[in-house]
Amino acid sequence: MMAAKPPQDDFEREDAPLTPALDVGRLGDLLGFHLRMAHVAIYRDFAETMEGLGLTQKQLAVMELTAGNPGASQIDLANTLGTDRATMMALVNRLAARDLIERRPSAADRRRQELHLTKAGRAMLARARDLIDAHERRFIGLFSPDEMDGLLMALKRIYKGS
Amino acid sequence: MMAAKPPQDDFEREDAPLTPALDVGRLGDLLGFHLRMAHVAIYRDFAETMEGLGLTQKQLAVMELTAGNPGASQIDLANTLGTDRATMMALVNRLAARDLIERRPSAADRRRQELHLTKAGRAMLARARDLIDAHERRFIGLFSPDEMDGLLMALKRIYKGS
DNA sequence: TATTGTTATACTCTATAACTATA
DNA sequence: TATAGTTATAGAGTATAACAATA
Repeated sequence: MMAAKPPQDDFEREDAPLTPALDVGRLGDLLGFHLRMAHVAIYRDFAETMEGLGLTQKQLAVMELTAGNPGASQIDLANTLGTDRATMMALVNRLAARDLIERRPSAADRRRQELHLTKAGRAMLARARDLIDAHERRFIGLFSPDEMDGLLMALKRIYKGS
Repeated sequence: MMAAKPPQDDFEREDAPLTPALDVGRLGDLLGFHLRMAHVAIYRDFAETMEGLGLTQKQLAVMELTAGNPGASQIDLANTLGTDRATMMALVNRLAARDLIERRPSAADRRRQELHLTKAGRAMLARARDLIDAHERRFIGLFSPDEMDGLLMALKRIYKGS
């Protein structure tokens, strides 16, 4: 899917960047800059981890939420993940086209489509969870339990508002 | 440009979500999930803050790096921001089309194009910095100085690797 | 041979607007 | 009138592949 990884038979020189990093100047003072860089680092590792399955962070989030809340609507998912209807529509379309998720018309409210994982979706999720465990450990291992608690608390405060 | 903000003359009901948030289940255990949610929250606020100027986080980062490292090449910027040549090319093209940045052929190495802010670019950056100060304070205000130090340290550790 | 810039291509994500059908 | 889903559209970002000019 993406993979910034070099060919395995090529020379590795991760420790010898050809071009020195520039002075980040004022960027270094911005919380948003460091948050973005950290997010990109984890996003990349996630993408490499999921290369074989072809799942993005957001697609996995949709699958986990559907697994944990069967029958939820697209709007429920959109609200929980902080996106909008149209974006969620596109996301669900891609997963549905791969037969990982399915829409079932609601009997109670015929405007709604209830979302459920397919059998293939549940199998995919199980495989993804195994890969994610290793991915998470690569980052969790950087911190002590107390540091990790503090980090998670801080991140939640940022997106929950206080 | 995007603006999740409702019309100002409309009723506000931020405190009354129509649809309750779903159970995030296993997602709640993932560092990457909370990092993504926090990043999206700040990204949104940044986008609203910059609505008048029409600058994204990444575009601002390119402008700040160019301001602090005049004559840097596109590859220098790409390496520093963790992206690739083609992506940076597209980014610089957009800024150049708006006359905020300009390419000047290098005398020493004629393959290179040195990047410089234009006069309009420097003026834009000055305006952006003022807006960003207020944006940053909205989030910095959520933390004590010690908490903020810990958060920044943790984020750097994630993307610098150790 | 390797690097820089470049173009072409394609997919994901994000967001707005407008439409349909339901409530 | 409001909501859920949908479609169309558009721009930004991301990544790969290939090419020309230059080192």
